[in-house]
Amino acid sequence: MNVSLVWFRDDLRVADHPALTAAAGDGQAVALYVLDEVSAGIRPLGGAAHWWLHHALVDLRQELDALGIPLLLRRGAGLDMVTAVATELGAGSIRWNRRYGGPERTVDAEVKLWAQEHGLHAESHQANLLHEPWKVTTGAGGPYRVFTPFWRTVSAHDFRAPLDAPDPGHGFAGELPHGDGLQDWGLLPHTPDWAQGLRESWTPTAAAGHERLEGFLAERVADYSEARDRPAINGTSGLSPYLRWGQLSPFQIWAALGPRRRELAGSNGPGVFATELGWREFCWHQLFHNPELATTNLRTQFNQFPWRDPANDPDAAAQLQAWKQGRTGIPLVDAGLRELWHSGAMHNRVRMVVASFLIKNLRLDWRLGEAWFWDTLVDADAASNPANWQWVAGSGADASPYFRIFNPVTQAKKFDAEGRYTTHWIPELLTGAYPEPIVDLQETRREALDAYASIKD
DNA sequence: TTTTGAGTTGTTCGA
DNA sequence: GTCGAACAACTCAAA
Repeated sequence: MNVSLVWFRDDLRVADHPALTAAAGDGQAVALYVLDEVSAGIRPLGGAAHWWLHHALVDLRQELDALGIPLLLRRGAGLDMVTAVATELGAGSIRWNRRYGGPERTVDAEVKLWAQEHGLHAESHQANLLHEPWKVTTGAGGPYRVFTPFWRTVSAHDFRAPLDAPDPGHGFAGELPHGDGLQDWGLLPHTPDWAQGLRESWTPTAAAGHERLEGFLAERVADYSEARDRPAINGTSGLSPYLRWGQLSPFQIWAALGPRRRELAGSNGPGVFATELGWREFCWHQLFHNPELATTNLRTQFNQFPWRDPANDPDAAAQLQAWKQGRTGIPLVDAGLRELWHSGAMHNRVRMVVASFLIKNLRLDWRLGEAWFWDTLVDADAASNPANWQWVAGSGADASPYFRIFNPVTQAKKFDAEGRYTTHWIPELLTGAYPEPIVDLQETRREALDAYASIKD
């Protein structure tokens, strides 16, 4: 009887999991999750991500238990852990769903090489992107750099139907190698326990993700194209963390969206929402072709941009701190950053506003904001987070023109006219104890335009 | 090879 | 209050 080791990564689900389905077909399956924050180039997870991961693993273990498949946990370098467990288990094959970051692909290639050298079958499967990044090129043969033609090409394809979870009865019943205890990983915060807001805001299980998807499709997707811009109402899908951790797959969402998912006419809700899946694909496309996306400007003229430096400029350092803590004196900006700190998420439109404020009004490097989001968001992934920060900065693919500078006061008037969102997160707006703005919006806007003009050519 | 049309999410100013 | 133009050219994708 062949025993297959299924290496789980950012795909913490049992349905539409091609590696798990194939392993069940092989004979007997054992699941392994490796918390790898030490392999070369791998980015350690942020605090909010650790919180979500802990609960997602508890949930995954329950779902696998129902199939009779054991889940082992190991912490360390992916190559060392996977090869050790495969050896101890006497596995005949190792299977996983593909990932697309540079350091991660290096690790996976090393595991595949080790398997070949040791006579094991090793196979990767497509699960987390609708379309493999290397399979789509422009007419000239290169990667797309503009979203619209990218999505026009990709979305014209037919994507496979999502898979059901495998039938029970394919779990490995022999003696298992040892695994770590999840509690011993210390992923949950204590002293202080800052996760109260996360617990109030999220149920980090696959079942909750499916419920959220069903509720969104039944009640809200029709109004999505308008409602998603208003932060005080429940107009967005709220599915991003479930996609981030793979508790939902893009194939499941694509299938559930139904036949109008390719239509954009008349601000069709399913079509507009499908383009958000398209942006996720486009971000991973960018990361695949630019592994340094989180650290390097895609447009190299931005290497000369005159950022203010918190390390040498006390005013800049204080303003960065005020931004993180939601005390800039700009209500929409502060509301967004307080929402982030409380809930581990931020409304999509407000993300653009706070990013524009950091980059353009405070003239602080987009990488500083990207790092804060990486640490505090439950949905930050290695592609979408840096790609979107570069988009706001103007340094990235399909970047917004440099003169497009959000005015957070104007944005609040347009999208939160009654101030419901801002007063929810900033109650002192009503008592008058709220601080003055830390910068003048008009003056810093002009300075940003000058700074952008200075790097032309 | 050259040409052409287009490019997520904005703001301000002046008529 | 409302509307259109200016903002600045450049890069990209495809014909």
